[in-house]
Amino acid sequence: MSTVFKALSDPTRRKVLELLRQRPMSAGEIAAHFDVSKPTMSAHFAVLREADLVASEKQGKTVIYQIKMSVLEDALLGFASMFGWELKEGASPPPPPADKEVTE
Amino acid sequence: MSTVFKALSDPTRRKVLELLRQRPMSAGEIAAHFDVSKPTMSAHFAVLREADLVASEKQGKTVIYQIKMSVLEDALLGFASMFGWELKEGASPPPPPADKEVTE
DNA sequence: TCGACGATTAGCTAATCATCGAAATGATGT
DNA sequence: ACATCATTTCGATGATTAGCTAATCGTCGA
Repeated sequence: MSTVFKALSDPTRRKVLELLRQRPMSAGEIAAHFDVSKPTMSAHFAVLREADLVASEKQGKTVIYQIKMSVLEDALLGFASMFGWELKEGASPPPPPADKEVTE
Repeated sequence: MSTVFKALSDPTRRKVLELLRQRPMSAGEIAAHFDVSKPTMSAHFAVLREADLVASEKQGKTVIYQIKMSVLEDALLGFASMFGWELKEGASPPPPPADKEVTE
């Protein structure tokens, strides 16, 4: 749980997850959305992998990342339930996220 | 939002919030639940204050901390809504939390 | 005023983090 | 075999973090 929140404490990583909500993407495709070096992105991926928030699969020379929604949901739910909240499926289907800024 | 998740990424701080869910408490009363020095606890409080997750009020020589549920809720909700989730009032009223371990 | 008490600040160490450029790895195509 | 491309690993740097002890601040009661 700590590792999940730690992963979520960085705006770049939150936006990576937001991107992966649309569909699985290669490391390079994700990296193209950010203005940091590839090693830095790779490190962010490692943190997300460590938190088990993403799965990675090597396909030829690219690596495809995929979000693990259930892990994210369980962590959020596990914490929210401590405070008497439940996590409900939202009324609106997740809007196709246009390229957006992340809240600092 | 980053500051909130950062604050939540530490088990001690999560447990502090869990304690404060019962009722407002003094710094010392909270600290009594943990096996770290008071200065360390004070630093944790500072992080929680920085994230605006708690309010502090000086009463005589003690400082009373109070959780700011709405801030916690807004942060959680704000993030969850990116993934098509809503935060619902739980069916079960927050159980009087016995002294419990925090998930690492 | 003095001493005790609750809490924070100061000052330090060790560990972790985000970031980079350069180099290594691994797969593909010529 | 070789060049190329995608990604990760290595090594370094500066910033931040959690933790401690010792010192300080503010308040209360004797």
